[in-house]
Amino acid sequence: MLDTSRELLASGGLAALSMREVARRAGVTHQAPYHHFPDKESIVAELVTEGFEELARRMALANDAAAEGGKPEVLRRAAEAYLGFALEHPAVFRVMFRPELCDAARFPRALAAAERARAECERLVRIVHDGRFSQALASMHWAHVHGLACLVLDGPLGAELPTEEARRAHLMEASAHFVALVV
Amino acid sequence: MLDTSRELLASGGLAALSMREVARRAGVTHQAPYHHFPDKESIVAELVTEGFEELARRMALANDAAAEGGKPEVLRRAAEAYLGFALEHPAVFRVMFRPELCDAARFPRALAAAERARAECERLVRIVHDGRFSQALASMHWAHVHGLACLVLDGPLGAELPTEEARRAHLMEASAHFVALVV
DNA sequence: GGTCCGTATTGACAGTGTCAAGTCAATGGT
DNA sequence: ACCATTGACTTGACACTGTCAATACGGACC
Repeated sequence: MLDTSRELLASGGLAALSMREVARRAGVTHQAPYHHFPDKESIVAELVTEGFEELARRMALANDAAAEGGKPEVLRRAAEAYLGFALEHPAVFRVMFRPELCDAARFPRALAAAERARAECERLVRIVHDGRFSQALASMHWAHVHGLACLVLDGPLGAELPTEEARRAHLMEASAHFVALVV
Repeated sequence: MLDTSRELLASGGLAALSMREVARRAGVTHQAPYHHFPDKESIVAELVTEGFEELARRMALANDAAAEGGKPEVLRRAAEAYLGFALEHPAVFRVMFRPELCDAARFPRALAAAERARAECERLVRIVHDGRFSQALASMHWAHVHGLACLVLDGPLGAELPTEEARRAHLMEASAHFVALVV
């Protein structure tokens, strides 16, 4: 059922994800899904939660590269992790950053998962800036990758970079400029 | 009518912006708006167009400061322009970067306005990098401000910075870090 | 065997965007 | 002066959505 929801989300965005279509694809009546999820928001929240968990996992892996590769490698891998997730799961990524779709008070798991991703970002800041940390610094780093992801998914870059390969290459090139400035 | 739409958008997001509610507020029947806009998408497209025009205008003003203030001042003002717009018109800003809401082929004016904003970004790159230009460099700069705007509007930063004053301060601090790296 | 519970169904309601016709007043040409 | 046209509006319908309510079935447990 979550898989069906993910497919719908991926195919036609949030507009295409409807309780009734999920039921249709499962071959049951329009009310059946309500016995597994109390409402539509709960489905979205579950997808968001899993999305943040996967994102945090990838970011953690990138940070773990600090031991061997040093600061530039950590930055490169972190960008690759974030942008890779956004490019591979664009629909989920978009929904993850629309908080009105997933009330934090109702779905603490989603918030916790987002917090885990954020913690990885803070870990990166400490690694790259020799233990120094400030919220503004963390914002700068997060904004860099997040902005790139947004621009390529929904901004002007998306229209003129048709293949995923071209997108990935452009993003990594832009990110390399940033990395060169930081280290 | 566009004003009403903007109010609805600002109050409750896209979900609150409905043709029928616009009609209700205008004191007419639910079909009346269709004689001024062929469909809902057209209203959204108009708001998006005006949004990009205003954004481009602000960015142009920031770039014009090159003569007097020099590179750091241009970067500072550009960030202030972009983030200021996002903070003052959050609902419009969000809609501007959801291309599925406003088909570019149907609404060339919206696309042209977005292109104008982009041109200002490219102008900034040339100013700051001594005439050198690459798309990757432009993406890096745009991603910086855009990412900050997204994070404070819909990301983790938004929840813990309640007042607009606090948000603006935090964003300008994060941006200052970036500016220091660039120049 | 009877009871309960999880799953499914049918039927309804309000709200949405939108199509199709019809009303009505002002306008402009002959 | 008359008539046609046009533009703004209305009424009424349709399909679609999320969701509530009541009902039915089938297996698990006492």
